[in-house]
Amino acid sequence: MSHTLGVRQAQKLKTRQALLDAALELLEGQSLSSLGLREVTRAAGIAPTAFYRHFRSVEDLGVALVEEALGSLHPMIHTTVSTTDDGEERIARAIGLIASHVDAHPAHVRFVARERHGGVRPVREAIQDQLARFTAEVGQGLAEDPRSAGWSEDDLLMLAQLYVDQMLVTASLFLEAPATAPAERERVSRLAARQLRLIGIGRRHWLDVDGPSRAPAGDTPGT
Amino acid sequence: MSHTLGVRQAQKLKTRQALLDAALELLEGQSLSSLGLREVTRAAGIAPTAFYRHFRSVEDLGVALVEEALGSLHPMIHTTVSTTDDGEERIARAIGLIASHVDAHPAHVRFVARERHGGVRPVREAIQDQLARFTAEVGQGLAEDPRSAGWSEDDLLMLAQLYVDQMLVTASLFLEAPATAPAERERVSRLAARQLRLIGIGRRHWLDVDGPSRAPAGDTPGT
DNA sequence: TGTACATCAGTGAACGCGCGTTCACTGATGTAC
DNA sequence: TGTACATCAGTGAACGCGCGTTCACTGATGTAC
Repeated sequence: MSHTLGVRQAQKLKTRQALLDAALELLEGQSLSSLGLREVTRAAGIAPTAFYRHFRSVEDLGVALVEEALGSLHPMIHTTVSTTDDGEERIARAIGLIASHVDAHPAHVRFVARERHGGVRPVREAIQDQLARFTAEVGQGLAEDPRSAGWSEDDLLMLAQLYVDQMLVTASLFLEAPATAPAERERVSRLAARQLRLIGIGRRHWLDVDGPSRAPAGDTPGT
Repeated sequence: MSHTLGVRQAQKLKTRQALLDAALELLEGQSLSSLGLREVTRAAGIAPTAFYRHFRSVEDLGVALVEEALGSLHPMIHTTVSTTDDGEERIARAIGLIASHVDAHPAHVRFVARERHGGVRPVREAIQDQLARFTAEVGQGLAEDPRSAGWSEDDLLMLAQLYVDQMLVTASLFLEAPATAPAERERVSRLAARQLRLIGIGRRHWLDVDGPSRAPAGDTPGT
């Protein structure tokens, strides 16, 4: 009566996780569309047929991996965007967060980068969905920033998308700079910082020049 | 004596091109690592074994595709960057060029986007090589621009990389907006234009704030 | 608490299939004289 | 120009192999009484 999960169900979850972990590790060196079902079960230490107790196909497992890789990132996004730091501090913090996330979950990051434009449609779409959510969340965070006064919603989303894409580019660069090469890491950090700085400058002066010709926010009834 | 290519060699090139074309078409819906040799030869209308007369492996064919997709783009890069247009005109022209390139060679663009982080190391590296060359070329173009006076070489390359990444993001967006959806295309164009505009503003004001704290260009002996 | 039955995660044999690669070959193209 | 030989792009049979999927099964866990 004190347990929340039966032994059987707990074991099933454990096996499922073993499949996800095995797949993720195999995916460091190949893409999902060439990953075999037997390959995964072999690495997970179970019989090929048991795979079907957990996923309908490798594609299906891939979609689950997307959730695992990106689902837990939403809180982090909001915290980072809505921090009250000044520009330079915020930049340093954001880049530090990206670097430590890549260090903590390199395989997940690589998986997302690889499958974002990969050959498996449902997985690609699951990633695009998550990234669109990120963009919306960053846009919302930007909207709460007093520096965004006078910005149209469209322009905020434009900037949000720039930030999200920039985040992915930076994560990819960290991925290619192994933890064994701190000098290279530092180079990537400084590059990313300057890019964020330049975008930030563009942001600060956006209304200076663009004021009169901006698209009207218009009427957006209902939220 | 008036021919430049023997009949035999011409036919061989034709077959090779048929293999490249067939592969590229098959790659619209899958990634290179899951593309089979027999699949390609079947689509090209030749016997599987003839494949080896042209490529050592599908990987090898992939590397050839990278050259085909990106090799011819270098002249276009230089022309675009070194145009003497004013800011808005230059932005419109660049976006128009990207859009029409995506329209003219959608499969090539998709291939590059997909394999840039894909599961086939040699292909990935060939793409990174070409992109690094693009970045260097854009950087060189920027250096020739009078507006770059006072910029360190490092900062120019930082900006160049921002532009190259932005170009790829925009190309990807056009790829997802089919030619049958002109409204969506227009949305992408306007989004990309505003992002380039914001980067351009950041560029114009870069030295305003960053002047005193820039990294010294230092001594770069040789070249 | 004990017993009898139901559930179901994981097994292992078996299947048909398409794969990459080898090999000896064919016959048109190229070359030497 | 004609002939004899060399080259080599493309063929087709054959191979061993690992794949995804099916099926009837086992035995531990869960449930009803």
